[in-house]
Amino acid sequence: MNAPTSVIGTAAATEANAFLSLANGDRLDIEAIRQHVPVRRCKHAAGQGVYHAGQPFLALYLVHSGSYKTCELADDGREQVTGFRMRGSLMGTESIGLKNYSCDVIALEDSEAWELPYPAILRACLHLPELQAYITGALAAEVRSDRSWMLMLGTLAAERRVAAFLLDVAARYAHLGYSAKHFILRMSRIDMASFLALKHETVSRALSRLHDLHLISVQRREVQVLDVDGLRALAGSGLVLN
Amino acid sequence: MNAPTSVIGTAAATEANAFLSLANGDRLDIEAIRQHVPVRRCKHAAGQGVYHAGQPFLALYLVHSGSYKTCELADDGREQVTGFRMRGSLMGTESIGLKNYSCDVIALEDSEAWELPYPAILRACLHLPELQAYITGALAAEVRSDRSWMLMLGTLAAERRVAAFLLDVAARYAHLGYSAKHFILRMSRIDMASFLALKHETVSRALSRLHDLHLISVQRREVQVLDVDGLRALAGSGLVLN
DNA sequence: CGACGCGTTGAGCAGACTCAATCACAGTGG
DNA sequence: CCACTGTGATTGAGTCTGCTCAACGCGTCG
Repeated sequence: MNAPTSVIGTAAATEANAFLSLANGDRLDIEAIRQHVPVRRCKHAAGQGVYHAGQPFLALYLVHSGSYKTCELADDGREQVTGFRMRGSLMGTESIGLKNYSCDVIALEDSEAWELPYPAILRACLHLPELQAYITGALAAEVRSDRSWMLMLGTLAAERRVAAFLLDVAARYAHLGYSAKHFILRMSRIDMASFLALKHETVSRALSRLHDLHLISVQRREVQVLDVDGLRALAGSGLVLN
Repeated sequence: MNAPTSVIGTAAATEANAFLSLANGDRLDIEAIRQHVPVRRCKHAAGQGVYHAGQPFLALYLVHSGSYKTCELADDGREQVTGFRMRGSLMGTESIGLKNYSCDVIALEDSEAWELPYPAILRACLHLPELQAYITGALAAEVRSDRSWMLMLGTLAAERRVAAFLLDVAARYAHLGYSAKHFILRMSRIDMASFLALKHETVSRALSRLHDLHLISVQRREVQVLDVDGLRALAGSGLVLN
């Protein structure tokens, strides 16, 4: 009924069922879970928070459409974007075992996430052993992904970091069935810079440089990948997906 | 019979039972697990590997004594220390859901880890629901810890990173019952530098600087914390423990 | 004892940051 | 409809932190 499929990575198979996508490519259909867990669909406007650090931990959230960022923040006001989430990603798992959420999640655009109350999930795990395995696996994959970004941040110069980031975004779009060669970045330069541990001016310059090298074409948030191999050579290939 | 308790943080309550220490301070006694899981005690010489990326994922390892580092490595040879493990830490969880381990674990000194075969753990989870919860909680805590280091790496200058690192080490020693004011760093400057995304010369200079500021006293690997509050002020306080 | 690994320190350099100006675009209101 | 405004992105100039290269000291182990 809505969203005529636009050229480049917009709203996503909007009315298809959501799924839980695992690192190894497995997808756990949410319908099985829905039998045990009451799901509430939550819409978020761009900039709106899903949950904030300190709020009581009550539910996990499955991204259905749009995109989100997760932010870590320190007492003294320092702030860091630690990840970007797209359709199929389960948010809130990092707070399992705590009374309160440990980080912030904010919508980058108008988005929708499905709220899965945690107590109900725990009960459902008793009936659905694969759900328990799924959550454990998702957490492990998150650790691996974070560590592979730590490797990237610790070993690559600014320009290479940006290249690696673009390849990651491209791979994620491809995984969702969108073009890996032509897409719109959903986050601001500031968010990108924070995630990459750089300043936004540096990210901007790096993108311009990659453009000048004919590896990509970039205009504001629209990116076209012109030379994947060139990008890979810069980024040092390997990167674990979410 | 062995290890006369030395001045500063050596071998640890060597013959006491191991335990699984959780983020919230909970400790799960390993005796309960031992009834279901065959435990093999593995000694590792300094520099020896526990497991390597690519090897089949067969077991988790619980640090009993000594210390280990976890290393992420890229195809092109880039390498990054992603964490240091001490008594009570469960290693290998990041590889859950994979056929092969995703990273390397290497002993920093002569150490011992207890091998817990993963299939047996999975079976034990059916009898011990708190074990399942424990593993999930440990994974979530790992994610939070990694993210809090990402925050640190993304927002603090070299000297502040080193201060934050020392405070973390101190807190971990304190948590194990050792002195938080006087301890021996078990890792080389190179490993510290890799973890902190710096060069070893920079770490060395930072330590010397903290020494000159009378915040610490340092001679090679021996560290005394002289001014905790001063260090905290530099590091910006907050840091999530493992 | 000599060799090697590890740690410290110095000098010079460069990549990323800071500060600042300009441009592009979306949204608002006259 | 278009001027006005605010946010986000780009680009430039100059600075500084952390890196590179190199020398040297200390301690350990063969």
